Amino acid sequence: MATIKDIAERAKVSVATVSYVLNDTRYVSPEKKERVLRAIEELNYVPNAVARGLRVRESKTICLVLSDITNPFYPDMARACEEVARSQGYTLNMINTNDQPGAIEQAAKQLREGKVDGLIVTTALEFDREVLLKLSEQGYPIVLAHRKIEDLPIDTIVSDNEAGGYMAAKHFIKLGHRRIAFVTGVNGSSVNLSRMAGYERAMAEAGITVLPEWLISGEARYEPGYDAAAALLRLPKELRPTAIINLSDLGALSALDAAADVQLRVPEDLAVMGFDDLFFSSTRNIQLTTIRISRYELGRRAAERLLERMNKTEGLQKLDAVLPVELIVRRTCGAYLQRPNDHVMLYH
Amino acid sequence: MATIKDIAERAKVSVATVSYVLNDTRYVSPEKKERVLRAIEELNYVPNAVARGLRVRESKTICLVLSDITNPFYPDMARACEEVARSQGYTLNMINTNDQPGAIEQAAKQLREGKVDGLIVTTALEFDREVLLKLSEQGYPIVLAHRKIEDLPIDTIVSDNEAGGYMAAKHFIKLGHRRIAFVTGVNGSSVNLSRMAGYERAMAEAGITVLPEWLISGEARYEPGYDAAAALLRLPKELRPTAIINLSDLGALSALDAAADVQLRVPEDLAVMGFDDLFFSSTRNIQLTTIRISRYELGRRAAERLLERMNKTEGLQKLDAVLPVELIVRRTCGAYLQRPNDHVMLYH
DNA sequence: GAGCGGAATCTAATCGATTAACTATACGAG
DNA sequence: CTCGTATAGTTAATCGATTAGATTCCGCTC
Repeated sequence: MATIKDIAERAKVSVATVSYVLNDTRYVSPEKKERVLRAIEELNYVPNAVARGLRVRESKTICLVLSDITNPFYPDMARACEEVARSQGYTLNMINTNDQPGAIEQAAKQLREGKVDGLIVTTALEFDREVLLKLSEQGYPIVLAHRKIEDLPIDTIVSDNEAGGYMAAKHFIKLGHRRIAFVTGVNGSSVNLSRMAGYERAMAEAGITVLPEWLISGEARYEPGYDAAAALLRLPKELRPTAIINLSDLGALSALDAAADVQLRVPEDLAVMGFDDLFFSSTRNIQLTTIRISRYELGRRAAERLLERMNKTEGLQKLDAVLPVELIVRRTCGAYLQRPNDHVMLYH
Repeated sequence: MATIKDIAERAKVSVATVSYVLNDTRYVSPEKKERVLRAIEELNYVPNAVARGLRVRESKTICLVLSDITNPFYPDMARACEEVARSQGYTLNMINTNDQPGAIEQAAKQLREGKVDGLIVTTALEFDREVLLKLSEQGYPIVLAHRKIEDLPIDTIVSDNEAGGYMAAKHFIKLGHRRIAFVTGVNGSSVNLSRMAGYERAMAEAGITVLPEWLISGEARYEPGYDAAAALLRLPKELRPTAIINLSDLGALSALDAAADVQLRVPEDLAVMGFDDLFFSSTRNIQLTTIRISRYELGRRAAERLLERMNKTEGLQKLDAVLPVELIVRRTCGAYLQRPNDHVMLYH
């Protein structure tokens, strides 16, 4: 592999001149510039990013921390981050944490080692607080996306999950339901807490007491979601929910299956709603009513903010962005049984 | 940030000694070792990976090249690659190419810049041949996964797509279908060609002439798949397929929707089969018959092979692995109409 | 023609690690 | 007592870029 020295020799100039041509940082006479460019061409030279990175102390890489790329929630975010990164000359790398305590250390290490210049963290949980705080105090650029942690001086971009939870429950209440269950997701995640809070607010407003049996964990995944729904449907008739809200479309999908498996019709016997509007939710055989959130937008804004912060350190206030969510009415909530005409209801 | 020099000073040893302790590359007396370790502890020192990378010329990073992480085919592969990489001290980065000509250059650049040590390419198309060949001749470690390119001296891991195509068509033929359509995917991809070849072999064996109308492009995505299926269903009754095989479950899903939209029942009026066994295919509302391929395994083996090649350059033959595929019989092929009892049929 | 200023280019230090080669010391054999 | 050798540690070159500061060169003025 040719190095800058080889180019300098071949072009009969100093390495400094080559560097100036490469980066366009000083005037170089046309003749020498020409010679340098030809040498680069002839030797097929590509500057070594590692050497450059050592000198200027940046890796031109950012890291996306997510819990599991096989959860269909994340690919859109990952996609957005990668596109933004690439468009600005950065590369993206990825860590799956599975929401394990301590996994954030992996990312912290990459930061401290100089392998990456900044972090987009979508997995923030309370136990990550200390690490994130310390990193941010040390000046490492970090953006939290999707999940937030309160009272941390770190830029944050989330969806309006509280509103989502509220809209979900409110919608069912309007349709006449009173026994509405909420299948929760990852314990302690702000997404979970906010959506639940919204649900509880709507229930309280309607004067409905939420039974503890109706709050049940589904981990935002298929199998646990199935078990949660199955458990709800085994409740004695007078407690059994007539509507289930699942924190994730993935879980809601499993609720549909659980219902089918005990010969309940959706939406006649059981109404179901999910969150996120994953791609399968709109297909004819599913038609899941859901709270849509803008995953791509979440990723895009997070990545853009991160790069912004990396390139001008001073003069930026802490960002606290909240993206709107949208209720998408489809088959599984049974709204069509009453009013067949409104497909999309925008509460926000 | 503390450097190795700071540690050396504080521990009153030379930087070399610190390095030997760090890497355990030479005997260091217990007293000095102790002092070094304490200094590391006290200063919270983390060795700079970029400096190390420059010196030993490796980045401890590999790059996964895929066409689009939002296509549910890829996350499992990505996941597998990341896990294998992480378990061996590597990080993974990701490029989405959208199957654009020239996108492979992005990856090649990262290799030549020294940002990554090796490539897992899942997007190989004929137009990438030259670049890949040159890179591999220059000694860069590369593994092709999922898609292959013929006659390239590069390790390759694919599924048995020909067998998959054959099994798919054969299954329908056995069920009595004769007008069987095949909705193709990305033009020129080996996956596409092999699956199609298998289909054609089965058709030929059964003495059925494949009409050109039955071969139609769906790009392995939802919307184009829908259009393709819709077009097939608009064919005059005597040409119209009674069964559709789609190169991807994503496309097959859209075929179900297209059928529903023209009031055709699946599987009674139209049988449908997909490929890949994506996660939604097994849910009660879908129950898509499909050819399962091991995406995680594909990613895992590719990553393991890549790392193997990176760590011992000599003595490795070219690898040409073919992973078996499996026919998963569910609702949409209509097999249950005839024989309700066998869920999984293993042809391979 | 000495002196000055500015433009173009070069020299060399630097980033933070690794590692080959060297030095100092101790010990044992002859 | 000398010599050889093994051991523990150090010095300094190196990886391939960037960049501050020095140098060279040229034209212009007085």
